[in-house]
Amino acid sequence: MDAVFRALADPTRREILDALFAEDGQTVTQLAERFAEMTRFGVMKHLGVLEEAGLVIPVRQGRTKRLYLNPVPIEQVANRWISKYAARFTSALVALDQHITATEEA
Amino acid sequence: MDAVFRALADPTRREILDALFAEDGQTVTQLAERFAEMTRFGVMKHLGVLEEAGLVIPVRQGRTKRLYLNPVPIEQVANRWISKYAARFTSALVALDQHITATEEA
DNA sequence: ATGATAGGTGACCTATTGGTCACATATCAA
DNA sequence: TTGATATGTGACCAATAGGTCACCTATCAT
Repeated sequence: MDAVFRALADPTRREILDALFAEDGQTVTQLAERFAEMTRFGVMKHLGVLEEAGLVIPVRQGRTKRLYLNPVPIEQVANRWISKYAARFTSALVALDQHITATEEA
Repeated sequence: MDAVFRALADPTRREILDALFAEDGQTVTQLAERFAEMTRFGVMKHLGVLEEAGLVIPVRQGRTKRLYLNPVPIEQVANRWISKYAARFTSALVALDQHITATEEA
């Protein structure tokens, strides 16, 4: 799960995920073209990080490689880590609401 | 939101959040004692990153500083970013289920 | 006032990371 | 087979990040 957090830390990598979300199964070259501010090699390095985190699944097809988004690790992070804090968020909201209500009554 | 992702990328920082989750309002020294593998300065740098991301709220009290967990940015990341992929996860499960069902029927 | 305690700052070092490039490999089309 | 296309690798570089330390400031207790 550490790899997932680290992979998500970079804005370019999140953009890559977004691009795959919009159109799944793009090739490396297709993706690289979307990131004109960077060379193909930069994009490939980011893809390597994303693949290592299991967020992107590569499928070789002849001389091309299609990249597929895998949302499962994100879902796991959400369930095993984020949900814990989200619960606290909810209780914080409840506490705030109670505070406001109490203040209004006073 | 970029700051939040970057802050969450480091395992030590996630541990700090966990420590505050377990006991909110700890002081810098208290926290530093929990991370014996690191000096107080290392912990303070991490705290700086967490504060900048709004994940930790500092409250000065005399010569001590109490750190409070703020789950709101995490909740925002969950809602504005993760939920999008979680939805795809669900649809992927549905697709998988349909595939299995279809295979079983064949 | 004075010492002890809690925290802060800036310089500094090292390892990692983001990024590029030259070059190599594999596949396809003619 | 030969040239073009798609991707891969390793060296390399600059910037950033994690971490430590010497030193400083502010507050508290006596």
